[in-house]
Amino acid sequence: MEFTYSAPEGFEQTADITGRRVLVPFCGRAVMGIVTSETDNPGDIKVLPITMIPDDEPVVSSEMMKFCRWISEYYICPLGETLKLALPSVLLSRSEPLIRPVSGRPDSEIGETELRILAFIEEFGPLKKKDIESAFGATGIKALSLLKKKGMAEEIYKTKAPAIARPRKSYTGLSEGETDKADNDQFELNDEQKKASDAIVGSLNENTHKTFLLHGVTGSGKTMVYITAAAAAVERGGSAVVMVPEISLTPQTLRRFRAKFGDSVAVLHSKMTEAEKYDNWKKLSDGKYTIAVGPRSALFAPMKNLKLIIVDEEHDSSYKQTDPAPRYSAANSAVMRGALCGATVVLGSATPSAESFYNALCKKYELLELKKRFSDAVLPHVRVLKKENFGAIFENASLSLFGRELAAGRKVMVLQNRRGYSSMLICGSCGYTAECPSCSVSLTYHLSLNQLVCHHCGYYEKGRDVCPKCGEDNVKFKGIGTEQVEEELRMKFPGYPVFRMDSDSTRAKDGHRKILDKFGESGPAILVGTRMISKGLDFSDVSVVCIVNMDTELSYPDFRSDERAFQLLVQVAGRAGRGSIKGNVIVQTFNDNYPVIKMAGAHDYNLFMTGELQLRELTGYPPYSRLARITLSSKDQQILKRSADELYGVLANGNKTCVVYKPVEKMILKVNDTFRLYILIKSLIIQDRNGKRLRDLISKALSDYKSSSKIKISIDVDPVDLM
DNA sequence: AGCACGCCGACT
DNA sequence: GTCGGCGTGCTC
Repeated sequence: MEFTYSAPEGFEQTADITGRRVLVPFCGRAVMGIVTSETDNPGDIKVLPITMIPDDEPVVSSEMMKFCRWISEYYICPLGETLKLALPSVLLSRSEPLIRPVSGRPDSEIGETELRILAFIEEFGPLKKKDIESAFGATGIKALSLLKKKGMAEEIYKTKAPAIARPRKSYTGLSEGETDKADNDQFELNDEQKKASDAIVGSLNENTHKTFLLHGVTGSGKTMVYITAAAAAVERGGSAVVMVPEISLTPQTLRRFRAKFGDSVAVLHSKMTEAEKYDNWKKLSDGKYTIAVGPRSALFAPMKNLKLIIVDEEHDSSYKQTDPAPRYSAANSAVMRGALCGATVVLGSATPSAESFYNALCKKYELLELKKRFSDAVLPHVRVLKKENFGAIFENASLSLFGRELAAGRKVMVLQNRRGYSSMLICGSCGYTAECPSCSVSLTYHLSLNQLVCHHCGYYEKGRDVCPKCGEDNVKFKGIGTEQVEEELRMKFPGYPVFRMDSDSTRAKDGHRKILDKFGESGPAILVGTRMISKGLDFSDVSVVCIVNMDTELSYPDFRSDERAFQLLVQVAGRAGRGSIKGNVIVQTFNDNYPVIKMAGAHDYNLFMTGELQLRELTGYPPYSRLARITLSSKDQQILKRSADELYGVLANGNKTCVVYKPVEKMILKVNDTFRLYILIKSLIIQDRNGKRLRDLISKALSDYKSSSKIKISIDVDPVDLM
């Protein structure tokens, strides 16, 4: 929220008060805020003066402020929530206030306890509140607030001195400055790569904003183009932001940036401590780092003279923040940050999103293509296997291929996009299945824990051998998870190490790195995992990739389901045959005629996406329309339904351009004892090019409509799924 | 952080 | 029907 305060006494107006930190009185306490704008006309409100301005310069540059404002307006969220992304949290906290007696205080009538407290802080002060509490207990606190009310004691504030981070071995397995010698031998770009990087460098020379879509098949060497472009930006006195979907899954990419740029690379990731975050922020602000590599939050890195933003794997849905607000897409927003500071933006992917491909067709982005794999590697051969052996996890043809390749000293990767052992336990006698008491989902059985676990709220109970309803000893497993695939592979291939990578096995510190290092060092081995194994991994001796069940990827009730399935198949297939050996991909499915599988198997992105866009145009889905979703949630299902209907009425009456859909239940209606409904709003791109009508409708409806306090409302502009 | 407000359960 | 606890919203 934005509130208005007056300048502190004796403050001399300078040009750069906007973006500076200020300590202000707020509801009887001191709160740290950021100046968002200046005004001569505060309106009809009581304006208090700012208590203190701790710094000499802004912590948010005017460029960053503009960018944050854009995010807040576009994604309909308070500016403060967005500014939090741009600053390390220590800058928004203040140290605990110290209490001291007011000099020249009025001589009011006070009780005995108050007198004793006053004498205590006179002698030992200034003191923290908890010092008084430990000496006098709760009565001391009561007496203290009376003293404050009477103007006899006051609080003084100092800003928190941010801790300086100690250097430590980093999460990504590289210490500060450590580089990978093997990647340090200077690569040479092939013709396609050279053409692409020349175009990007050309734009850097122009010094104006431009966006490129770098469409390069898996293993085509996009990272080399990124590095060449980043080097050019740095040579021209600028800096670069390199965004990756998930830092722990791109150790190889990171190593290559470190090899090239050494100590000038700041690596940002979510497991950093607050002190490390501050350290990075400070060094970036001071221009001590010229390259920032990180996930979506890296988009808010306070770069000096930002010239280049790279978004690797731009199609990846983890660029979209789903909770909390702002529910922004870092990939789309990167283009806006680039536009606001005149930087070149490169969106790279083997499987660009429909939106980006459309923007390239419309010439909003310039398309650059890498059609060949680097150093003559060929794209893997994809074989679609119709499932015939219903009782088994793997078809015989899959198993014999694994066996052959392992014997030849190669590695195998197996994708099963569900964790746990079995997604459901069913009693074979009475049909009972265990459901989560707080969510409308069945519990997943985890063998390693012998627990039934809810993947939505974290509820768990002990696994049972007998049915709790009928008492029969006849429990059946339905739905295969990674643990079961792991067990099956251990049984079928004794003597070869089998590793499992999913959010359970990687939860421990450095979990990803440990598993990937072991798999990399192991010679012939098998890695089974959820979709996290499809991202970025680069092992030259993986010759087989197998998707256990492609049908689960195609069954989502969402307009992007085919796009997602295509991306997943191509990305995971891309892990095979990256070196000198030929890669093989096996896709197990019940429906081997499904067009998406065929097109992905043929590596024919253009054919798939051209058809997909025609379908989207016909059905009026993005990129031919804009979508926003308003989600209402409540523990009270009746009030929820009523509120959603009322809000629907306000939205439907308030407009002519947009299509407002009636409230529907989320696919999982109840999570954590909270029911969820959503209202989808759509406007066609030809009527609402920049989405302003859509956002205006929502903003107006939400300010007109006052919901019950039992209802939570959240807004998602450009939602990634409709489930 | 601390107070106002409204909803819901308990009790006369 | 009224009292009061508690959860939630609001504060410049």
